[in-house]
Amino acid sequence: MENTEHTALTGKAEEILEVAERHMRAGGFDAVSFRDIATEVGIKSASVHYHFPQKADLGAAVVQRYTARVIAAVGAPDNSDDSTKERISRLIGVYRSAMIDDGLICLCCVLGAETLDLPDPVAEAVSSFFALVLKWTETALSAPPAAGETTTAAQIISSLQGAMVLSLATKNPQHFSDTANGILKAID
Amino acid sequence: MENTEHTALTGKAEEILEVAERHMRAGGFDAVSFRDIATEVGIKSASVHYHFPQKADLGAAVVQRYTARVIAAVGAPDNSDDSTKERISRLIGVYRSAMIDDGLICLCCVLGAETLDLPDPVAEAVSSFFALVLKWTETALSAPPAAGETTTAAQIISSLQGAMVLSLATKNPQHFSDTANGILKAID
DNA sequence: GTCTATAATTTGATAGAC
DNA sequence: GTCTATCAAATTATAGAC
Repeated sequence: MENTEHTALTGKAEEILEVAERHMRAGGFDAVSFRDIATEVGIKSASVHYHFPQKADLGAAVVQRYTARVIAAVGAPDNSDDSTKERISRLIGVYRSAMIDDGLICLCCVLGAETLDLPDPVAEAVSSFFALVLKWTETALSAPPAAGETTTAAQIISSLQGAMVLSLATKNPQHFSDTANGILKAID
Repeated sequence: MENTEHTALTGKAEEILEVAERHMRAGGFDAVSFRDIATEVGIKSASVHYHFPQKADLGAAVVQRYTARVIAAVGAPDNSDDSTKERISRLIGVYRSAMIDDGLICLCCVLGAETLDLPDPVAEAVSSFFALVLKWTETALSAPPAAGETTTAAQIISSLQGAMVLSLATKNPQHFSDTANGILKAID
């Protein structure tokens, strides 16, 4: 059986998606080119087109792969073994380690900010990502429901996404920590 | 005296900046081209280069102009005539009307998300924007200081920036309203 | 300030051989 | 599945006339 870690590269298609994601998270959809990807992967740009005919296909695949990885990383939102606070801490941890380990912010934050210029299939994939993450967070907040819970899923996701942008742009990770602490403080 | 409204266009340079900002807010730094701007303004691309030799010059100028306009729009953060809540409401209102009127999110949110791929002068201008807005918000929160105030400037700015991305990507402005309400609820 | 003209490079994409 | 070869279009940028 192959390595099932998220760093596993079982084929060229997977390598392409990994390289494309890194560039998209750094500079947006237009920051990736077929030639750059091909060079990094060690093939030619025509071969990248074989796996993903149009750039929109590549973009949508990158987002879908990213979505599955994030959802897997945050785990079950309704496991009664952990408290609401533990679940939200896990969500925060996923984003924190992404920033620290890769030095990159959320893919769908970068792409979501340029939604108006995205090919439809990519914009739809980004929208689906947020719908899933919002649903996860709603469930995490409500099972079991905390006593005087007033924080909403939208508030938590908004805070985390914005905090990544703020920390990246000002080169100050403290803003992320500060925001994360505020989220946890408001729970329970 | 010329019209001093933010819609005033006193010269070609100003027109160029206005068109460039609109495109950058929709799709990021790479979404603007000298040719597209020139066509919209009614001149040729070489003439755009006369006003802004390099694309980095254009980008930095767009961000600086945007920064000045936002700071002017939110007004004084330390006017004792209004409460902390009124000042933060004004900040929220600036972003809300930008989304509703123009259908665009904050320029520095879009550019901040792609900081790693931005020319240095542009990245620095974006960083300065956030530094100024954070300072404004800190002042707005502390003069006069509310009794049990625990919300920080970073939390407020993060929430607002992220809420715009979330609302845009999901086409659901309710997420912005929800987040804005949460911010105001946490004050005083 | 704006133009014409053009250079140099990069881009997404395709056809067809192997 | 990858390659060579190629294309048409778009990009930033400059030189020099008006």
